[in-house]
Amino acid sequence: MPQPSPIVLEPRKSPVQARSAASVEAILVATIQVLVAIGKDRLTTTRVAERAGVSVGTLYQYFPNKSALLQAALKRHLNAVAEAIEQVCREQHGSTLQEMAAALITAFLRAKMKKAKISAALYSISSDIDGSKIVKQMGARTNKAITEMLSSSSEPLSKDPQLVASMLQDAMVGIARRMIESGTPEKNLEPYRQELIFLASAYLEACTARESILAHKR
Amino acid sequence: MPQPSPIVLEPRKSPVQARSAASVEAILVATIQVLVAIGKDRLTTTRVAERAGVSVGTLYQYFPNKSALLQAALKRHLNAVAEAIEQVCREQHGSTLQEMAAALITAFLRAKMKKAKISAALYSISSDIDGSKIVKQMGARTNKAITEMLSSSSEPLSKDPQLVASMLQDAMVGIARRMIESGTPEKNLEPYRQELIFLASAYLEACTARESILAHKR
DNA sequence: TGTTTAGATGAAGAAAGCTTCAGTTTCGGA
DNA sequence: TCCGAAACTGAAGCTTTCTTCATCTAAACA
Repeated sequence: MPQPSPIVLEPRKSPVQARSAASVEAILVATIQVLVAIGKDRLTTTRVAERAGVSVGTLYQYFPNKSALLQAALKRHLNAVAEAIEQVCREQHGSTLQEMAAALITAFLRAKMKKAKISAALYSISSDIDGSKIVKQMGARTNKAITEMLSSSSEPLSKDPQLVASMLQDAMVGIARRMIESGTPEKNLEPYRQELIFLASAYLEACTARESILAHKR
Repeated sequence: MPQPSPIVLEPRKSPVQARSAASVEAILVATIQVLVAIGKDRLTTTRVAERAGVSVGTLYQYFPNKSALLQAALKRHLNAVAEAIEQVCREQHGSTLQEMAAALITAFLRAKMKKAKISAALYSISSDIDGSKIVKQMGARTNKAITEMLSSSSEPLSKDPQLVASMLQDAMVGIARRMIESGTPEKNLEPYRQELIFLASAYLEACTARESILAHKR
């Protein structure tokens, strides 16, 4: 009597021949397509297999269950976003804080909003699978990259860079999420992007002030 | 052949006698309890009814389907948070921007984090029901309150108050959500609360500057 | 060319939970 | 006290989708 299906993540079988690798790829792509097209409630493993041009049996040869399939799809997407972030963070090594903020925010929003539909669809499944774990991991990765970037600036921060990185990250994510979930049209992005940069700039600016309390103005 | 269950929200029957009102209340409370206790995957209408001390039939007398039940529970919770926000916003009418930021953030985090478990549980279902619609509504309500508060300050903002309110709100929500989903323990909240206030203060400060570009420092 | 292994297939078993409804109990007014 | 309406009950029907596995096909290899 095999246990129901606790938290099995690993692929069942590793592709050896070329065609099987193609199957896995097709299945993963199809998963996203089906998700975006008809939503998570009507996504079935059979439908995904159909769309991928394989049979359900084949799907189950590489993914132990539906959950693992969705997890894999989520990982794939978040990985792409994380890599985009890591890249800008590398590129902006040694820049001014202002430049960093602008570059980071622009890259993040671009990566997220370019695939807004996919992001929205993936948000919707992340609570069905153990999504928060995956999201958390990626968040940590991104946080590290941002922290390192911030630390490389010639302008010294008067605060723990990791805390600062978290704030920026959370604010970015919060805004992006709201826009994605409320279906903000692409043409309306620009004001928010600029304002987010403005906010980040003001914050980072304040973080370089000798007095970290920012009590009085002018 | 009745359609599956499109988007029925309204209660089936309005309580007339006292006992039925009590049932509705008990069911709603039980829904949250079950949700927090065993998670959304194992929440069944039967279990909720059991916990509420009524039969499933009774549950279905007031909620047309499971989705409506969960929606009602979500609404209830968000409503409480929105009211907390609206109250501070009223209280801070005419205050300085700094005071507003501190009061708003403190109230918001308190309302959210006091019931962190419930919030987390509700996040997990909001994608199953049409949660984003409800969240959006409450967001709009809160946005209005914050906008009005900001507008009442003697310090004039050099920007659209509603945009500023959105940014603050999104940043707050983003940070709170990350903390809730990552299970940040209560004792670690304080640094984030303070830093969020710091961020908001810096941002609002910058928004009062005549030049809204904030190009050079010191 | 014959054999072995990897890969693919898809009908059907099995589980699970939502929702109904015919029948019973309680309430409140006449 | 009696009666109609409001509430309540919970067993069972119904639907849906996941997952398996016996069988078949294609590829690699000798």
